[in-house]
Amino acid sequence: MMFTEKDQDLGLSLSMSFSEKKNSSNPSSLYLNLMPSSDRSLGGETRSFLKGIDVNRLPCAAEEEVGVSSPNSTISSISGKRSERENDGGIDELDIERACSRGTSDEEDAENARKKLRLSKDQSAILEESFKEHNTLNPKQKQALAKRLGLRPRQVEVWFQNRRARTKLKQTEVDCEYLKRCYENLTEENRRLQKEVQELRALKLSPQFYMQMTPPTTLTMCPSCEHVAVPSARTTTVQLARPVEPRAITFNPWAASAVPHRPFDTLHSRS
DNA sequence: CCTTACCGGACGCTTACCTCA
DNA sequence: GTTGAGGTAAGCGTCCGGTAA
Repeated sequence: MMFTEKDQDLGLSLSMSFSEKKNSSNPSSLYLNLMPSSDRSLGGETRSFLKGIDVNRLPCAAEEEVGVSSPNSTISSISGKRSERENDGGIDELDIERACSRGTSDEEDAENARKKLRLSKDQSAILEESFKEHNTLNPKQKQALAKRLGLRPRQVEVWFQNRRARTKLKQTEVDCEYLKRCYENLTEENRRLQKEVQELRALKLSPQFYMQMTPPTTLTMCPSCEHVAVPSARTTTVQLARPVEPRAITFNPWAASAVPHRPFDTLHSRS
């Protein structure tokens, strides 16, 4: 949905709801929880003194048209209690005044109402500095910072929100890179081990290998299947409930790591 | 004590604007 | 001068915790 600057100047754009807007509540399946836990225990002593004021418009104008905010604006659900709170919180008239006359004339502001604000280097530096100290702001800090920077508290708030998002994005990228390296290392390790297994298997098949081994003196070959029989007491796998005759097993020193143990019964049942 | 409604803050997603190559 | 990509301020919807009735 597009609006011309004229439409926006008339204050129409922000009272429209975008029905085609996707539901953004779907949590990311790859959420890594990389951000410090947000401080939700902040007190509400100076709760949103600009509540209901459309920050994309001049605060002065917003004061005048306090009932015509966007559907999402909480001013639409204002209650008596709420009004009290706003009074208690004390809307800083001076701040609003400052915001109204910040650097430009009213006419210029009206023209640039929808122009995108570009923060100055100094402002950015101060915000960065502040972000390093706390990546979230309580209302008092927000207020103070806004005052210091000559911005509206909402702008400070938005900057912090976007800054947190950037941090998270960056951190996610770093973590992705790390996981990628881990994956590559593990793949390489796996390749190496597979190769080693192959070499050991090849070695096992060579006659010299058996020459070096002590002969299994207690083993007997099963005549039917050519498997080597061992006394049941010497094996770990023959823990059957009923006593069994010595059965034939495949004597494979590597079998333990290559294939799971099977009861002798199953081994012999194929004959 | 429990429930409910309301509010504010935070976040994710998105848009719109600006800058620069 | 035009254009596309990237950066970023800001809007909107939603969730969640705190609080008062």
